[in-house]
Amino acid sequence: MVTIADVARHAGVAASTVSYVLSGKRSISSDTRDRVQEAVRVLGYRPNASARALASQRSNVLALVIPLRTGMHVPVMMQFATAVVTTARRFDHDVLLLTADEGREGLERVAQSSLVDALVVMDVELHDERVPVLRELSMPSVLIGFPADTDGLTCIDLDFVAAGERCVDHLADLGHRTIALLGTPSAVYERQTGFAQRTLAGFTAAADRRGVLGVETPCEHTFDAVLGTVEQLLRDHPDITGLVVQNEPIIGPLLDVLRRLGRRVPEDMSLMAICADDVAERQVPQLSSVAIPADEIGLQAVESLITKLEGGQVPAMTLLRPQLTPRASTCPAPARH
Amino acid sequence: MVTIADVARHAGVAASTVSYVLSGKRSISSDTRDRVQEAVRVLGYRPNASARALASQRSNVLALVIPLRTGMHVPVMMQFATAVVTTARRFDHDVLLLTADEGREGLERVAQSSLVDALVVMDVELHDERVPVLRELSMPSVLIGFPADTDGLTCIDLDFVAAGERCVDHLADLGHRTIALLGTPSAVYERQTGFAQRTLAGFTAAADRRGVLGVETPCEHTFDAVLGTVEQLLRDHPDITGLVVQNEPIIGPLLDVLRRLGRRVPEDMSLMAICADDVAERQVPQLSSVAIPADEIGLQAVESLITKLEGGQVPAMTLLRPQLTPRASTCPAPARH
DNA sequence: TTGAAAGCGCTAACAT
DNA sequence: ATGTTAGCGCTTTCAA
Repeated sequence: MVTIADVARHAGVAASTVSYVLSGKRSISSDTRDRVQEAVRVLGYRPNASARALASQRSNVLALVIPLRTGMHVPVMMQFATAVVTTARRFDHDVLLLTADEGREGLERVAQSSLVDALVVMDVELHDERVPVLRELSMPSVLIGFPADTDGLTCIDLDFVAAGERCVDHLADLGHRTIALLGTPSAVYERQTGFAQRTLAGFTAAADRRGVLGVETPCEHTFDAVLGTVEQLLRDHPDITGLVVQNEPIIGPLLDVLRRLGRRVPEDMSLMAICADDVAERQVPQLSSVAIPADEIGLQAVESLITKLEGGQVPAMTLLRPQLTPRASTCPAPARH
Repeated sequence: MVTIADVARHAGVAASTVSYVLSGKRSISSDTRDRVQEAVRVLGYRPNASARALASQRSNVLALVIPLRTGMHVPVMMQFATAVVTTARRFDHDVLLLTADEGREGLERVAQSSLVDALVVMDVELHDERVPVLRELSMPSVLIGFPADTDGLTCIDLDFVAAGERCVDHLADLGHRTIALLGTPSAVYERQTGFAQRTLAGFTAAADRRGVLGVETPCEHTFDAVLGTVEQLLRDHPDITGLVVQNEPIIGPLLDVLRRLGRRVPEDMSLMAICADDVAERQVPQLSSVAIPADEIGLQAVESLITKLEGGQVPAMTLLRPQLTPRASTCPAPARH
């Protein structure tokens, strides 16, 4: 193994000088810098991460806590994770992967052992057992999602209330008077995961405000569940002409079910999705949608964390404005009988 | 921060004794052990990961390199990742997440800086630029997938050749004489990712052996691509009564397309999938399938790595036997006209 | 069965 | 502008 002492010897300088050349934390004559950099190159020197972390009290590693639970949509999570890793690397940090089932103990372990410098926690529930741990940890963290009590936390997420509202407004603008929200599996609501509830709140509020009838129902991921749920919905509310779906994996089956039931999209039934843009664009017809900007959220989460690590201030709450893209799946409501 | 010295003082022993109690590397009187453990508990001591890594030359961290490329099926990757993290934790290791686009340099960085002790590399291509790096690294690694030259490597994967064969055998046993393989997007073949080619090899070999006509085609992920591909296939080979699909995201659209084209599954068209069991079971009808045992592969990969780290021997090549489960989507071939 | 002490490779205060 | 040196917190040899 090549150490900093080897480099120092090769360049004819002190080890500290090598360190300073590498960190740029003090000015170095260009002659010295060149010799050191040449030595680094020739010897193939890489600073030892543990030694550096021990001496500097910084591991340059962020923890990413990802959920592995029922009802979560995997591709969106991967998009988050990718954005987090990519952004972390831009700031010369690495990412340690924790699964949510490590729970409180997992957070305490990586934080208290100084394995990581900061934490990104995904899929936060309204009453999340990990939130008190994060408060006590005295280590920077960013939550993706909002718990009930956000005191002392930094949270970032799509503004799902606004997302729900915008879907309703879009459909109401098109003249739809009865619309339904086809939501996540009931387990997600029961877990009190904020995003599902917040979308529902926005949906309901906007329906009230616009004077349209808004009904909502959870929906499981199987084809039969989709079929049963939609049939039930149309039986209870035959006037439904607009559907909002916040449940990525059922989008395909849902289109299929509507076809089977003889409802053309969009002529008989306008359909909006809250999902990643590429998913919306891949469907036939392409779906009008509110995008889930996983890349942007992951990026902002890491940027906030880095700012905090450098002693800077970041907004406690960041709600990203939803972006609605009308596509082929929504059109003016059919004339009423 | 609580250090080992604090614990030693509290317990009235030397720091080294605390270390030995924690590691179990030498025998300790039960009296001493109790006092130390009590002190650890009372003070809430956690060993500092960097200090431990620096002194012991072991970070207890594994790198997991995941692909982020076109044509990869995300849920399967997440299943791998989850299995790797879960298994790593069982052996008291953590997992650092690297994206494949860090390439050679990324591997060298984490290995040469001693950030990690070993590497799990997913989605290996036949001629992968990272393979020579792994050979030179003198750090244990396990590849998930097989490159062309496996010399000096440890590789593990599903036996996709056998998977392709088993699908053909199952359909041939049912009397099908013309069958098609609906494969991954062409980008995956062009990248020479082993698994797609190996399935194809098994498919072709078994078709020859069984004297059935086996045709194959790649297929992109959009609905239109599926429709176009299947239409073309049926135009070129009207006698096809059996379909094998190795392309998880198109399974839903494919069922839909077959329905549109008036081909009932399984009465007119038997359908087999190479995919995770839960995906096969979620379809209507449930699909006969060869499972991709991501959990098992991830688990074995980590177990091999741990064995290597402890100086043990592991098999260079591990091919997991495919498991075929007949379900509702395959039945005897219709009588020929 | 336990303790003392020498590092592990680096950073950063303190000197010059 | 650069060098000297004292740690960072732990593991492990060497001694007893």
